[in-house]
Formats: sequence, C-alpha cells, structure tokens
Amino acid sequence: MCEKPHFEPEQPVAVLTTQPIQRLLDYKAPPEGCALGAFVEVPLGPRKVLGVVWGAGQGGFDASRLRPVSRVLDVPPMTGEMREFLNRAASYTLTPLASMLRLATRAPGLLQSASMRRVYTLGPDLPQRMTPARTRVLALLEEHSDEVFTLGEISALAGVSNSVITGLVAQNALQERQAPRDLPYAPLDPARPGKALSADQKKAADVIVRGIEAGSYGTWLLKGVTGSGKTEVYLEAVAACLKAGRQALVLLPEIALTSAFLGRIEDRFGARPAEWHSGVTMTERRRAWRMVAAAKANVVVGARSALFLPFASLGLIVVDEEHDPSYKQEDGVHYNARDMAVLRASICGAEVVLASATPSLESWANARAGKYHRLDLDQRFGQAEMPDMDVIDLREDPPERGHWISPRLAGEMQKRLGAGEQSLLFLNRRGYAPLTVCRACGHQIACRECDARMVEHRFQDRLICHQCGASRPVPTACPACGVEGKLAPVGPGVERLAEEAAALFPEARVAILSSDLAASAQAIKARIEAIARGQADIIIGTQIVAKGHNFPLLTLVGVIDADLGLQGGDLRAAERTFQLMRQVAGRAGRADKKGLALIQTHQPRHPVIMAILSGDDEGFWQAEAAERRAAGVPPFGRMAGIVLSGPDQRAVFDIGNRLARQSAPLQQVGARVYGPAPAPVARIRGRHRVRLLVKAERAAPLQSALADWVAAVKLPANMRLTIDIDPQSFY
DNA sequence: AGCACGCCGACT
DNA sequence: GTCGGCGTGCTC
Repeated sequence: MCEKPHFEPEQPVAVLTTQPIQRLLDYKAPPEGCALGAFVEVPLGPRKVLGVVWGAGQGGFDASRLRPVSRVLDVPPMTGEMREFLNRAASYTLTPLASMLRLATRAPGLLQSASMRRVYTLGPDLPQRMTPARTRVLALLEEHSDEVFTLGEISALAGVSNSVITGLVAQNALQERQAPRDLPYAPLDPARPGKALSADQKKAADVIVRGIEAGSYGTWLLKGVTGSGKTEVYLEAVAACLKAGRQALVLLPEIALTSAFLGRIEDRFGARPAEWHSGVTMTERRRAWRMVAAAKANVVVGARSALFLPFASLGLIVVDEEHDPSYKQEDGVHYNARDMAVLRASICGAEVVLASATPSLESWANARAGKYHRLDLDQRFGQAEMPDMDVIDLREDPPERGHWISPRLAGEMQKRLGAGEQSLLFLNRRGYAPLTVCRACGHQIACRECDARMVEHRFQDRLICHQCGASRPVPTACPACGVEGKLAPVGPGVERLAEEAAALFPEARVAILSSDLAASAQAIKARIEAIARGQADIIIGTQIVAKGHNFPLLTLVGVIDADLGLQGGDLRAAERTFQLMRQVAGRAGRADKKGLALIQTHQPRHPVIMAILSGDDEGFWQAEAAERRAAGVPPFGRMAGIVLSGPDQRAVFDIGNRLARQSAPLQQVGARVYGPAPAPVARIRGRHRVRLLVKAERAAPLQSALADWVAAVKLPANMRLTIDIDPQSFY
C-alpha cells in the first residue's frame, strides 16, 4: 500500500481524534496542506479537538459538508511507525484507537504553539558609562558567548538587578530577542568511558551492541543476580545507540528509583536525560514531549507511559526489573509495558533489553522458545557472594503468642547489633494490623465502600482500606455490637513489627520503610539514603525494600512470613513469592562479609520455599512452567479478564450470566468462559463488579472472538464493561 | 467527551 | 397546557 506523504489543500483527509468516537472522521486539508501523520486541531461540533491525520479521506460522507482542518500544530508529524504501533497496541489490548492516541498525546500545551521567552545576548555597542554591575553582566555574557540567558538568569549569575539589564538593552550593549522556551536537552556523550567491565559483562554488552549497530530488532533477556552489574551492561547498549544517532528509552518500575538512576546516567554520559513520569512538572513534560519528537532528547528515563512518547528514531528500549508487576497498567487502558516495548521495538527496528535478577516466567519461556536471546551474568560484581539462606520452621521454633520474630532470628539480630551491622525484617504488609476484630461479638471491621477488611494504621490513627483507599478513625466501640474496649488488632503489619523489634532491642534504632509513611518519592529516597549511611540498626520494610536499593551495612535479612504470598491460589503467587524472596535476600551481604537470609515459614517443604533456599532458579522455572503448561494458563495459554460494573448487583450478575451463556463466538476459537463471579474488588464507590475469565489456547485468535462476543450483548447505559488481556492477578 | 434532541411526570 | 428529568445519538 502506497500512502501519499502529503495532502494538498481542500483534499479530504481522515483524522483520528482523541474523542471517544469509534471511527475516523473526514476533513478538508487546510489551505497550506498537511502531511500524513500531522498533529492537527479540527472542529468537532461546537468544539475544537486534537487529532492526527491518519490517511486519505475515506469518503462516504457528503463532500460538501466536510469542514476544514483548523490548524496544523507546530510539532513534527507522527511517524508511520508510531501509527502502526498505536494501531497494533489498540487491537492487541482491545482498546479504542482514540484512547491509544490519548495516551500518546499526554503532554500539556500541545494545542498551544511552542511558547517563547525573552533572552539576551551581547549587542553591537558598548555602554557609554561602565559601572561594576555592567562589567559583571558583560563579562558573564562574554564568557558564555555560545549560550543565551534570561533576565532572571543574568540577574542571579551576575548579581545585578533587572534595571541594570534593561539599561544595557537601551544602549544596545545587550540584544533582546525571542527564543523557544523548550530547550533541547544537553546531548549525552557516548564517548566518555564507562566503568571497567568484567569478562561476563563485556560479553553480554558486546552482543547487544552488535545488534544495535545492525539497526535490527531483537529482544535480550539480561538475567543477573543482584549486584552483577546489569546496569553497566545496558548503559553500554545506550552508548552504542547514541553513537548510532538514535534515541534510547530506559523504563523503570518505580519513580522512587528514577532520581538515583538519573545520577548514574549523568556520571556515565556527562548530562542528564529527559525524565517522564507522573511526578514530572507540566513545564518539563511539555519540553520532554516536544524534544523527544524533535530528536533533541536522546535518552529518556521514565515510567511505563514513556513508551507512548513520539520518538523520532528509537533504537533501544531497556525495561529494567522487567518482572515487576507495576509494568502492567490496570486502570484506564490495560497494557503491559514490557510487551508493548517489544511490540514498539519490533515495528521500528530497535533492540529491547529486559533486565532482571528474577525474570518473569513469560520472559523466561520466551527465551527458552528462542524468541528472546538470553544473556546471563552469573558472578556478583567484585567479591560479593549471594547470602547464605536458611529456613526457620515456625512450627518448631515459634515466636511467643502475639509476636512474630522467632528466637533464632532475634538471636541473629542481636549479633548484628553487637557488630554494628544492619538487619532487615521483610513483611509485605503495610500498617499496624491487617485485621481488627471485636472480642465480644467476633465482628471484623470491613470497608463500607468495597467490603474489604480495614487495616489499622497506628501512626495515622486510622483504619484504611487498602483496596479503595477509604479511611476512618479507629473506633473505640464495636460498630456491630456497640461494646466498648473490646476491639483487638489481629496479625502483624510493619508498624506492629517495628513495635516488637523496639521492645526486643530497646537500644537499637528502628526504621520503617513503607510507601504510605513517606510524603513523596523524594522523601522515600532521602530516607533510604539516610538508612544506607547507617542511620538505623534495624530496618522494617514492605516490598519497597526489594527494589534495587543498596544497603552496604546490611548483613541479615529476615523474612517474617514467607507463606503470605503463597496463599490465595493466584496464578502468579508462586512466581511472585519466589521473585520477592530472592530480591529481598539479595540485599544481605557485602564485599567483605557474607550475608545471611532467614526465612520464617510454616511450610519449609513447600516447593517454592525449597527453590528459594537452594538458589536453583532454573529448576524453579522449569517446575513452574510445567505446571502452567499442564493448566493451560499463561504463558502457555491465553487469558482475558472481563469486568462488568454497575450500581445494581442483580443487574450486573444478570448481564454476566447472559455473556456466559452466549459464548458461541468464543467456543468457535476453542475458548472457554468461567464465571461470572464477584471481582477481586467486588465493589468500588457504590458500583458492583463481577468478573468473567476467558481461557484459550496460545494460538487462538482471542481478541477478535472477544470483540464479537461482547458486541452481541447490549449493555444498559449505567453499566460498564472492561476487557483486560493477560490479566496479572486473579483468583 | 460534550451537546442537542426527544419523550414522560409535577407544576402554573 | 409547560418546564425539565436524563436516555439516545451524533459529531466529518
């Protein structure tokens, strides 16, 4: 198919808008014409909306009634690769194309023209009279004659008031002109030397670099234990990508990790890259989006949504900690950034590096099947070794009633305290106690909004629902029977564990690391750094401690309840527990001192616990893969989750049942429907939710069958249906 | 997404 | 008889 790159004035063009309209609309090209892919503003009813020229006009609409495109925006047209990416991502995730376009245009001020600012350079004349202040201003501009400065910058750098500058402009000693506000990012220099690489690292880096030099598509699963230097390897790939004149994107699972990572990029390449995540200011977002499109930002570090930035020439995507569940977006558009990264790269001829110490089973299986190339870094960089691991059988060596630190773990903590080393207690439960029960009537306090159990948070002195975020003060009387003073916390959260540790070791400094106890990502980072410097003896943490932070003084890790993740029957429970335990255990130990990881469990013979202890990850994956293959579930079968929601529970179930009965389109492709059942979050803000699960074989054309299936059932206006391809968790 | 059009209950 | 509820449908 040969598409015209440019449309003449008045010619009909098809435009995709960001409005939820399920088709393209035809417009007349504007008087200056427009390119295929041009970002445009078009009239829609009484409004003006953002759109992209998607192709030639489709016809089928009265040509005399076509309205003209209002304006072509001053950003480069969307590339054909990007249009294909959005198209294919939309059909894969069963998301309307307009929603995909909205993801790709999430930049403020796109509809405004690039804003300008006043800048100053040296003028042709010298001022009639020199003053010390004027001398400083002129000296500053002479010294940096290749740069431009704003009023504010000059007054700050030269230590003068604004009136000095306006005085110099009046005498033509300075020139004032308009320049675009959004400045290019300082180019990163790939020629700067990186850290010396080990033989392992060098071998891995070399093969990826060759792929980048060839400009081809390929996906590399870079597996390396904590501390094996995966980052250095993929920074070599970034360097090669920069040398080839293409752009690189590094995705991180957590924004708390980005600022430390930006520092590493700066060390390696001499400048800071563009940053893209929810914590970035509007001004910076606008700059990043425009500069990425103009190829004036060559490295972007960001969260999963950075995948939808308008890269002019993308050569490399790194997905760091690729197994991390936060790469799956579960609200709005449902997509997995890891899979979309592979899709985007395959379209534009880029390399993908999936980095992890504990890869997802999906990626492991893809490597095994030969779809991804696998690269292993087995040695921990330097002398550091993986910690010794041991299990504490809670049936034989239990803590006292109402306590959670077993005697053996406490003993090891005592030794670390004496030696000036740190201990980490890992418990993946925020708050004080996961359950509050009434000792008088047995009532368990549940959320009024969504029926989940309320979790006591003692620092905030509130009960908080971890499902919907609702909170209320901790009551003194039971809400069911009204008896005063009989409510009791049941089970541990990190706050309660910290209380126990403080009671056991009154002289120790105890720090809690939990996402809800910090005001911001910045605050978490500052806290982690303080702890890493030694400002705590005992660290009590939720899973945020598992994510790539380094604690040099840490030599003991205690997993309080390894059974926590194994219950519930979730498809990925074993995989998650394995990954989390391995990541947490990897925090212990340092170059000159081997670490120890103690795992408290009631089921020391459980296959997952045994695999964690033995460190036999290949064995674990093989066993897990065999089970999933036998059950026909991902990655060996395909699944989709369908959530129906509405204000009336009966009506929602009725529609769910009707869908389950009318499943002929699914049966034709060999897919089966399970449910409806109450969704994992059964009620949100007064809306009842039920879920159906669809299971199909790997090769089944699931998306088209799903589309036909749901289209056949008419939904009442107050009900909503969402489809999640490859759902992450389900029971 | 907005916004208009249109068809049924409590007011002048 | 009319004002206004929000269900249905259209936007090039």
